Amino acid sequence: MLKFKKKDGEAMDLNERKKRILKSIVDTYILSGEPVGSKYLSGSMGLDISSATIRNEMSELEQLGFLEQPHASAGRVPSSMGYRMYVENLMNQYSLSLEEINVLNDVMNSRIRHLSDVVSELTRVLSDMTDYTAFAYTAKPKASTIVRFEGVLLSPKSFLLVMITSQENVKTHQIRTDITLTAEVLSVIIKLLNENLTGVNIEQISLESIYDLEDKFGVYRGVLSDILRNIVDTVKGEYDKQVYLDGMSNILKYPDFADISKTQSLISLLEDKENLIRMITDPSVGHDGLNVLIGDGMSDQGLDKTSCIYHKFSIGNGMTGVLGLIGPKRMDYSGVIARLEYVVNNLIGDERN
Amino acid sequence: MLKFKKKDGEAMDLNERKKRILKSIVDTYILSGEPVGSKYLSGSMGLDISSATIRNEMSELEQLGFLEQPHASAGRVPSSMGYRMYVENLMNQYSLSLEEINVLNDVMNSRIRHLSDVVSELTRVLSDMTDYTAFAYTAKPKASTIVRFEGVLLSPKSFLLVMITSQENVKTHQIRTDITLTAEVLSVIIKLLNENLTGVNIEQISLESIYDLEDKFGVYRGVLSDILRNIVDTVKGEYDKQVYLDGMSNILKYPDFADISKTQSLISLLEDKENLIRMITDPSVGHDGLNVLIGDGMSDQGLDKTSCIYHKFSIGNGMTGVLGLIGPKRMDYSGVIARLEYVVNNLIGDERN
DNA sequence: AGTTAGCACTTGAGTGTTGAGAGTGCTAAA
DNA sequence: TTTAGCACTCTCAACACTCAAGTGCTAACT
Repeated sequence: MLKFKKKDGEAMDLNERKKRILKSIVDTYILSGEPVGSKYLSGSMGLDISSATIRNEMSELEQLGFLEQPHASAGRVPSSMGYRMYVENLMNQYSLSLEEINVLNDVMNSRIRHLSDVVSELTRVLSDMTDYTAFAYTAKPKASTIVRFEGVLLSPKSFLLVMITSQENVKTHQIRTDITLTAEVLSVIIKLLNENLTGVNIEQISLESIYDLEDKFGVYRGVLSDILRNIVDTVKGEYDKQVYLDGMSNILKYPDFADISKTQSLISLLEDKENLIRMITDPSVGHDGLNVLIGDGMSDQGLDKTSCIYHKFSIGNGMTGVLGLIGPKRMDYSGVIARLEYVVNNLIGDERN
Repeated sequence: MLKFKKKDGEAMDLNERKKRILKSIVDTYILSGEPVGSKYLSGSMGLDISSATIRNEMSELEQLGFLEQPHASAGRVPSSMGYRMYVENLMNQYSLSLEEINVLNDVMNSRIRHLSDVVSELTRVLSDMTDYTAFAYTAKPKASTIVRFEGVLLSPKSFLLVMITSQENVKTHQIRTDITLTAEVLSVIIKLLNENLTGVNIEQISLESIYDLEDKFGVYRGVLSDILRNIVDTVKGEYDKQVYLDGMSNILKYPDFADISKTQSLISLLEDKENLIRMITDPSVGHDGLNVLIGDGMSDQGLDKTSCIYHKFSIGNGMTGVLGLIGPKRMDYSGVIARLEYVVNNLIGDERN
């Protein structure tokens, strides 16, 4: 079901007991945030093994790279590799509660016009539900050309420019004019637009062709610059991009982020939308579908204490996106993954714009 | 120039020296964040008075309520009242640098279509420029009725509904239909809309009148519910509200907010947009124009360590709004006020939507 | 061979204690 | 009215000390 890089081939041959111990350690550490000791484990696990045996096993698990010791007299803490093993092979699958399903369905089925609003609301709800910071990114391919122009007369000095794009999309904009408009004048302008500017790629519009256009428009040339600017806005760039971020304050809830200066740089990193887009869309990180980054891959900045679980998706109407959560390394992987998968699976069929 | 509640009538008769001392204390405390001692003052102030004299003056200033002592052997810190006195009467006026003016002008004069985008960009720039958290709120009166409907045929199964509202605004929406559309069919539908739904107040639409409408629409009744929903969206509610928030991570830069749990609740308070709107639009707090809240008025929540400087504005086209900054009580009042006033004064003439 | 009890060892966290430093208030002299 | 001087208060950093938690290792047990 989940795919991860299997760079720990030899790790798979952990015996049953080691697995159980590792799972217990990660489970309790996720809950408590404090290093887990052998004594506690021998008491809490269903299995009755003495603390001494557990110590031996733990020491081996540490040598294998699954555990770390903050300092000599502390308990053990999972390493990134330990978390990875846990996520891949050990953790229980979380089942969403009925209430959670209802909340998520409510958002996804709500009669909201735009899909991007649904995504925005989902980041809010997910961050709320998980107590982590949620982010989302959507990219909708822009039209490359305009297929047809229409105009609606609004007043003698303004009309609504309607641009029907190659993506079956419609963009409109109010245009004010210096000349006095009548239905006839407007239809001439629209006709001129349709004759000269449909199907044109933005790169094809040269200074020369603009002069040419101005000639053709004659007395109506006054509206041309405004219209051209709107065409460029509609057609320029490959994607309409959007970033959503919610629940930043959640990060501060975890003692893992008690170091305020590091946390400050983490938050300012997230807050910078340009930068967030760059990080999310970095092609060298992650593949389609569900990704789990555990501390790694982002160690250069303040992100080495964080994990990031995100799900790339693409929807019928051409929109692609990412929905994810950021939290401490000891985050509730199981719960987050279950909720993310539920949401994305139910989002894929969506036909909204 | 600035107006404040003058509940400190007697405070005005501070002698020149006391004023100078108070000003120096606030100035240095804003810079350093550490309690200011008499010795430092006697050395740093242009005036040469002995530390003992300053001590006497400080002790009186404390009795008058302008200063506070964190503990017996620490220096003095301005009280809220001290800050207020400082803002009202003592501080130097900050002049914006040419560079700052350029940056702000760039944003305000940029060829951005919507005014709300300008406001959004301004919060980003202001938080960046001041290193505090910036917020903004805009409210644009919605149309109360629709004056005219128009339609543009997009495909045999869809058309663009154009609604021209009582506010000289235009809203459009793509409507998909079950029936096959022709230019004639569409014009019939639009005609029906114009005959029955222009000028109607939303409250006037009863279940009964909807039945009536369905009768009138006959075979075209299928599109009616979708259209009605769009009308309601366009006309419902008094305002289109928007909240902007930027530079939250800046808060963490100040040692004043080292207490992570209090800061957490502060940030989550700001992050909750509903709540932020409520706070900003609370009619019992603040008046038109520039407001300076110093710790007070928001003591119930984690806001007692913060100050908030904001400027209400209303623009020619009916939009009203608020632009403000939140920071520690020892914030750079002079700089923030100067920048806010500059921005708002230049925004008022704006005619964009 | 694997497991476990026991014990020595390590370490961090918490607690007093102490001294230095900063700042004050007060007093007496200028 | 101002100021120098001094006693006093309080915080903070450093240090020593104890305590508890947890480990690793060894020897005995099954």
